[in-house]
Amino acid sequence: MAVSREQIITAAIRHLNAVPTASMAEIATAVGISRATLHRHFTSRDDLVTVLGWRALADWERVQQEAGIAEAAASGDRARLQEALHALLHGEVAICHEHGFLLTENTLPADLLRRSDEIEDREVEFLAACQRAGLIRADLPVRWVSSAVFGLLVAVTESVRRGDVAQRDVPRLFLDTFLKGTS
Amino acid sequence: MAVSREQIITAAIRHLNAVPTASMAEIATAVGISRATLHRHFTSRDDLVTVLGWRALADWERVQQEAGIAEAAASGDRARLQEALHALLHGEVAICHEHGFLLTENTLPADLLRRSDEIEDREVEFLAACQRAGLIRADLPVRWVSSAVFGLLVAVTESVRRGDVAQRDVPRLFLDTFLKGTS
DNA sequence: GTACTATGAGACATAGATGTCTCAAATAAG
DNA sequence: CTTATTTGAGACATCTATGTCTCATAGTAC
Repeated sequence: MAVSREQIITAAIRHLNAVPTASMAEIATAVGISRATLHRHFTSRDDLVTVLGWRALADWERVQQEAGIAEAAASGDRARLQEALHALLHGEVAICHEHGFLLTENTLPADLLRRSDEIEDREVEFLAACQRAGLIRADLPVRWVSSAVFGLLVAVTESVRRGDVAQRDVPRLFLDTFLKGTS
Repeated sequence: MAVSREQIITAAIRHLNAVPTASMAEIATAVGISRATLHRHFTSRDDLVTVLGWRALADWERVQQEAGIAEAAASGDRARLQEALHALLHGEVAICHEHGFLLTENTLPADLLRRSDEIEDREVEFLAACQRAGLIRADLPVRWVSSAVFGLLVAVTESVRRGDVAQRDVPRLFLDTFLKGTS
């Protein structure tokens, strides 16, 4: 009856997204293991949540790297920036449903929060490069643009959760709304 | 040393937005009263949160009414719809910082949730009328549009909390991004 | 088959939050 | 000033969640 650590993490993420305040007992039930076993994998609830937080950051960073945002920003090449922007936004849509519960966690360690800021700063730098290249309007504060991405990712997560939109339409709607608006 | 119920509500909202999981003891301290006094005003934490929830819905509904969205939708008049849309979005920006903590509450009563859906449906109907009038693109699912409003309001709340944007710029940025996008 | 490892169930102790209540002190009202 | 009301502090009981641990059972490896 061995459940791998990876399976535990996956099920925990799913459950915590549905019930961000879930107890270890509840998470264990959702995973299909006993609470004692869950505790054998993670020393505490804080430990579990921290592990999931680092997982989220790793995913986010991977999306940035696969999109090649640092290289595109360094190149300043418009076509390259456009390609990287699309890849970035598509990648973020693909992972955004996994990390919503972390927004309400009060106990994330300082080094994790620091790391999160660093990764976000990278994205902000990239968005600024997109502004310079004319891909994104330069009259919007770049950090507002970053927040708008985040907000629309929240909208994506919510819409999918409620079944308002089909999963396959999500990337298009997200990009379209972000880039062109609703009017 | 009398603190009014309204002052308690205001301070509780502020604190819960900063710390959604705050205990009654913590909220009482934030308000500047004893926990016993807080309990004299609200029979339980659930009672307090429910009262705040109904407050949020009342605010939301008031914004809708002051914007005249039902009348504008019934009229079908484009100019009227446009005016109501702007009033609605401005109104929602003005109140959005107050209600974020409710997103993570697991114990809201069914009738409150039902009421919330009704108020949201009203807004969705209005947005659909805006689509018919050509104010909002008809190629986007109307419920996605509603989610996008919500997501950008989350972005507003977050940007203001972090000091990324000036409070006075917020309505413009929000409307601009929602209507015209970022490119 | 045996030996080893992992697991679940349950017990235990602790901490924190909750709701209730009492009583002395503070405040408000007349 | 006196009287009435409100408040804060603290005690109490209860509950839930947490982390730790034991032991019998189940599962795995050889």
